Amino acid sequence: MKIATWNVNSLRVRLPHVLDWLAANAVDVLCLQETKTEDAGFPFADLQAAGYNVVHNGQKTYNGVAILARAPLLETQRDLTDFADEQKRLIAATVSGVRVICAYMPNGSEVGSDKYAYKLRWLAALQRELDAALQRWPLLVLCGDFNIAPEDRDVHDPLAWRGRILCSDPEREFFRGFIAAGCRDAFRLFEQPADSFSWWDYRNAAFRRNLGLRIDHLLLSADLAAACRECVVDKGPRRLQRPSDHAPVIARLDLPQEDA
DNA sequence: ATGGCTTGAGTGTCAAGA
Repeated sequence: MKIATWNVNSLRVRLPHVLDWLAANAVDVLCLQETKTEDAGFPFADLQAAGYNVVHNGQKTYNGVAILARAPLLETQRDLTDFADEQKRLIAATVSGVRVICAYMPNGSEVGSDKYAYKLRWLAALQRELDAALQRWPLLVLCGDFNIAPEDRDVHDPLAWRGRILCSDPEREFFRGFIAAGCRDAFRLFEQPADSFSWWDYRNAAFRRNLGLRIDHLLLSADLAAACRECVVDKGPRRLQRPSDHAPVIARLDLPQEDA
């Protein structure tokens, strides 16, 4: 099973990139964040024509998450279980026996702001959700745009970013909590090039200069981590005209009996 | 450089992202 996560920053704008990418990359599951549309504007037909089943949890203008899968999507869940939230940031489903949780975690704006407090509350609720889900599904992936750079090596200029949004200690502590719950960071299961990132600011030629952050992640339960053979960032789509500011991250899993 | 782009909303020019 190949599973990928990609913050597309508006699916309506990025649909051609997503369709081209799916045609070139035979992934079994693709998790999308920032679709920025309600169901009415969501391109279900185009994605189904490309061979994917689709579930979406969307809203107007902001946020919005979706899971695409070649196999049936079962036991779909929308939103966090015990956190009242008008923002559509989470969707989960079971695919070929693997529980897939797709999340667009809050940005937080600025350390100490109201949005930062919301981010920390949201992450605490996700921690509870993850703990419960791991009890039920031994094969689990939590993936998406975490809006957390877990370590200094995930930041192009750690000194400049120290303590700031996406890098603050409380945010990183939540990321470590997800790991402590029994997950592994798929990307760090393997040797990786230095300065590997998944997001680059649109401004100031940040992509060309590789001034990025690694904030898009796939966390795998222990049993899934044991089956993971590769995890890479695909910078290709970031080079296209009108790109998303995020690149897709892909993990390849060797599952014992795959019925995709 | 507390924003150098980009998006959605909607027709002015914001809010929000990271």
